[in-house]
Amino acid sequence: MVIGDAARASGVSAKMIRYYESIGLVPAAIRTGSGYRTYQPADVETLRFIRRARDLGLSMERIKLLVGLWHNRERPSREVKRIALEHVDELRAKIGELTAMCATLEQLAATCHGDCRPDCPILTDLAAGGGRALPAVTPKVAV
Amino acid sequence: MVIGDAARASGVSAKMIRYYESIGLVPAAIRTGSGYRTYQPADVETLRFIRRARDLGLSMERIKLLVGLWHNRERPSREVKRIALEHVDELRAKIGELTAMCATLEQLAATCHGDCRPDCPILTDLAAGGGRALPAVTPKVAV
DNA sequence: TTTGGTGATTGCCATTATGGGAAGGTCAAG
DNA sequence: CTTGACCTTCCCATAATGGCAATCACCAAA
Repeated sequence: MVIGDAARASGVSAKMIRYYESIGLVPAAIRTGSGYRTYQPADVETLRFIRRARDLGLSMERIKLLVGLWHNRERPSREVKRIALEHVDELRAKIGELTAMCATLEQLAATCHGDCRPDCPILTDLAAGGGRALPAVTPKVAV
Repeated sequence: MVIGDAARASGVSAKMIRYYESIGLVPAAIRTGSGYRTYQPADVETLRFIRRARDLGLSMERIKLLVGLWHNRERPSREVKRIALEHVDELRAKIGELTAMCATLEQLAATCHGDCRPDCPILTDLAAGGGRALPAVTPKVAV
């Protein structure tokens, strides 16, 4: 199989397969005499694994660890579980942040007439700080 | 005020203030003879507005629109509300995605022993596709 | 007045994971 | 042999932010 076949079979784009190779997430594919990458069914399995892990929102770094554990028969499942739960923690934190943002915006929007007049509690809140004083130190929360 | 003062007063880093200027989110600051940017209290107000909007997760693009509406006395509050609700929709969609990921991972992790043995339902699921089959034949139609 | 320290300026690089596109080589079918 | 589909590498772009480096500006103390 060449890269396009592997892409179709795995659900990972050819572009991404090359990228995963470049960052060492998958081993360098064997090349034909003319330089084409070739893939075996086992490689496609790995790519599918990666794709499913991505679908669960795992970072490349964690996926790299998981692929390593997957290929290691001596693995302690403890390690796998730890990685999964770390990710769960991050997901929960993120969900909490987004939920708070959402609640604030919903509340503000609910009190906005939404007509042709300029008065708008949303803008008023953004301009005034909505009661919550500006923290002296900026909380850096990546979204 | 020079940029550092504006940064401290607004909670937006100097770096970001320059960035916002470069993308046209705030007008180019007036410079001193030696090239230092100078800021008035009104500029700091705008920066605070932007920072609060960022805290609510709004994109630069939407913030640009909101700042424009904020400075426009003829604005229809309908526009402001629409922008806010669009963002709410996106937040909800994102929260839904993350929640689904989180639920799946929690469920898998719950059934993993997490000991020194290699058996792990998390890996098994990632390897097998966890019930949800990957479309057997990848549609060649671009999305 | 010279020196030191703090801060401003620009510019480049890195992040995450992914897509787009160009320029050129390969291959199989017609 | 041509054509079209596909592969290769390399560069660029994303969103928003941080970091670093070289250079310059300013203020105050010695």
